[in-house]
Amino acid sequence: MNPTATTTTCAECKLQAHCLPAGLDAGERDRIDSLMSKRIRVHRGDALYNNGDDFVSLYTVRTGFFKTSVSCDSGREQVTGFQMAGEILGLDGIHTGHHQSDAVALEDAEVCSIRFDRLETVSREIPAMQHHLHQLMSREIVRDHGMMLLLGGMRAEERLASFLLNLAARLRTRGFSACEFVLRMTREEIGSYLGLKLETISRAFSRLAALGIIEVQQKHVRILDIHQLEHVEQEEALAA
Amino acid sequence: MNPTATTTTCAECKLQAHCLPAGLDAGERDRIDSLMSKRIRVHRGDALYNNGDDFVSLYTVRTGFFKTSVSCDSGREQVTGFQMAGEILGLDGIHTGHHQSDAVALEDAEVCSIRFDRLETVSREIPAMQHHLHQLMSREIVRDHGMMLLLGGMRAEERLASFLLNLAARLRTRGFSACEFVLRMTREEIGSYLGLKLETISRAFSRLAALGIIEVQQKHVRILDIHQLEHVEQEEALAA
DNA sequence: CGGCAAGTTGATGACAGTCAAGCCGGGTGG
DNA sequence: CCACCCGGCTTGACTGTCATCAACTTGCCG
Repeated sequence: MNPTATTTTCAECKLQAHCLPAGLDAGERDRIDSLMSKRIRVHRGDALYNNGDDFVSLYTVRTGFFKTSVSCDSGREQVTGFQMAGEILGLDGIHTGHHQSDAVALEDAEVCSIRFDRLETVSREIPAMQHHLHQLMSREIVRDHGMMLLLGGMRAEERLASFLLNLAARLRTRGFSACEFVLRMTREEIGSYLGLKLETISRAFSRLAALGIIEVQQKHVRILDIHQLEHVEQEEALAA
Repeated sequence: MNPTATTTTCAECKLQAHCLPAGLDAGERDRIDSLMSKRIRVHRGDALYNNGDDFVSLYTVRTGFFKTSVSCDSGREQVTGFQMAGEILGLDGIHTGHHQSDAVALEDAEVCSIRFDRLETVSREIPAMQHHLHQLMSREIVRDHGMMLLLGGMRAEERLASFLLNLAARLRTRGFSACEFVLRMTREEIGSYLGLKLETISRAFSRLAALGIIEVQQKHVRILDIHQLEHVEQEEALAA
């Protein structure tokens, strides 16, 4: 069905440049291939792993779309990220040897699993691989700090604007249209991610649409004026 | 002045158990000692590094207290963490080779600097060291996800309560009193960290004090009822 | 075609932000 | 040694943004 799903090695995979092997030479890449223990299919709505599961492998998304979330004892759930093709899942499990979050497929998906103990072994042999792994983990930390900035102070429309811009940028690097796309998640999931309620997300969409910055029809979004979207704070002042 | 400031090796350092060498055997620890290029003094209010600086080393706090923060173009600043003895600074620099945040001393401090390229070299030789580094980075990711949960949905008093509990726990593992301590940061810095304004922090302190859960006198805090502090959500319902 | 999940929109209210005034405490200089 | 000053903190009154509750619409899938 999906052609990329039939390739079996990183060397043949179109996602190479955005995935774990990014920046490695051919020989090094072949070593990674040797790590890929297996490919796993996850159906829409199913979990790749859950909080508390033993941590064995990292996963790279091959096709499909995931959300990761943490929850506290009082039942509140916080979506911590959305992952698309080429992105890594499972880094939170390294700390204690148990996953500290849930990873759920938002559409039928396929991931490559990489045993972490073997990845460490290969990292010891290939400095580029080692450094690359460290960069990946550091990137996740930097990304999380950006989310803290967003959650700590931004208003609803700013949050949504930066969410859309982030999504657009990630789609663009994968060769998809950056200004027109289909959301894979519900308003409630976006709200959980951005620290808002679903009604507020809905209203923020409507408002950005009314300002002529985007067009929204349910899950279909088109960015009409990316420059204005990047300056939503000012636009808000302008509208007042 | 400070006795720990005169020791020169990890083996002699009292912080061993809470610092980078935690969990390593004596031989491995000696390898870490070989990494410690130098010790750096940072005066209260001075930066250990700033956003954009070249990333060369990680730092472990020896004495003193730091805050790290990121800021966006519109000038808003978000404190991303407070670091005390034994904790690591600088992980955000690995990704791009440039620090992505500021690290400022909240009181006169001393840190050990560890050249990251050398740490990677040693990691390749000592699997335990390698895994330990990965655990450290993963812990930072897990911590950040916890902050996202806090920033995403908690009310002011819950945020302050979990901040105080976290501080208490970290002080306890270092042998300090967990129920009585002096805050090293201002209300404004706490507010930035917790996504609130300083007035709200002040009110939250007053309210927790009025409920008999804590005692506050400026920067001096005493936890009177740690169990109640852990259940502030319920207490709030109770008070209504 | 029916049923249900997801999304929109409106009315109202709560919580934290803003603005403002005053207090406390520590350090400095007369 | 005291008075002053200034940063940090507290408290009050009012406002604004987002949450909540509720009614209704849309669109999808069996």
